Amino acid sequence: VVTSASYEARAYGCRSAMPTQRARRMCPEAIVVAPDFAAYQDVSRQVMAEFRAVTPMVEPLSLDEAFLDVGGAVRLAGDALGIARDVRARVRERTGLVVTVGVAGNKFLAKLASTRGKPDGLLVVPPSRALEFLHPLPVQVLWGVGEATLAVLRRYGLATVGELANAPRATLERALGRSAGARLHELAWGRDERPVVPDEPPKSIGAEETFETDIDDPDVLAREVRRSAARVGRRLRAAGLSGRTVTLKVRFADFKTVTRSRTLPSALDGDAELGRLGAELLAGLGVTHPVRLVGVSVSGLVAEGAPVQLELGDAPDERRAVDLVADRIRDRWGERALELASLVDEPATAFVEARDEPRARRGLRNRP
DNA sequence: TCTGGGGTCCTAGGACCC
DNA sequence: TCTGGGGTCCTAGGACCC
Repeated sequence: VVTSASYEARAYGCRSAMPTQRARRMCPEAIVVAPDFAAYQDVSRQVMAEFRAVTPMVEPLSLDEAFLDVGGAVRLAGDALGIARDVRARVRERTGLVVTVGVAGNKFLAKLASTRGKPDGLLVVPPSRALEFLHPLPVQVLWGVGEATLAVLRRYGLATVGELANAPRATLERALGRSAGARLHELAWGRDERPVVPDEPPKSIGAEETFETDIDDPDVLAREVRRSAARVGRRLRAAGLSGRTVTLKVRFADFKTVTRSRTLPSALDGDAELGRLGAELLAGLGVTHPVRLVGVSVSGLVAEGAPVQLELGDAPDERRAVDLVADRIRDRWGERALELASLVDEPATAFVEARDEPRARRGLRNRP
């Protein structure tokens, strides 16, 4: 699917999240480029560093967006408008990238201002003019209004933020649920009390994969689950985290998606353990239809150094030592430097290099 | 038209505890 | 034999965001 579309392509109707085939039909001259997330991550780190040079109160929202609370910086750095100009100049100078800044009295309005200021812009929405800015806009601009909520609001005849603001709160809460209804009503009046929180630890880490062709072989599926689990384990250890809840996600050919999870008494981060749990959850599903996607995610995260509940009779963890060595090898030589034979498509070929050392090869059997 | 991969937050029911 | 009111934790699903 399309991850992002240039403004030229958007003129033809191409949008992010759209199937690439469809985008190509809309704009046959489009140049389609495969994404390079590692590169984006590199640049993202540089941009975030420039933000942090302005204020430590930086809350990244995604790879390319962050909230900056400059309330404490104005005395030193001047007013918000000046800081915003400074941020734009800094990022442009250091990375060559153009950023859009929205300046407002809270997160919601600042984000909205930055959206309306794109591309390459700077939009200030002073508190005194917030409602004048906000109320004529369509309800879709509200944070949390997607396809489903939009359909509900349409049934109530609410098309603009102003109309929503003037609807009875009780009606909204009945239509959308207590929490969502109340929140939307607040946002419609430009009210948003959420603080900017820097350094929030992640709440879950997951990896999933959509197959090129659907899979119904249970052994192959189990292998793919273990492969996802190993990716998650690698990222958990890199972040110094482990988690108590393992969730398996399975999407069938008809796009129906189910999840199964298990919470353990103690947190884990080992490839093999995560993989075994994922495979058990998969077995419990008793999959009989072709599967389009599997994924493994770990939540209930705790930082390294947190107390660990040892199980009775726990032996020194050899598996963990193997994971850590594998991590070091991949850190140094790249992610593809080392692969578990049991996760390779054609395990027989994995041992071609080891053929000259039959004894060593025998020693490796059934060991990680 | 045919739907990626990474996440967060919310809801609702049930088990369980005091 | 039928039963309160408060709470936490777990599970599954869904909406939403970039």
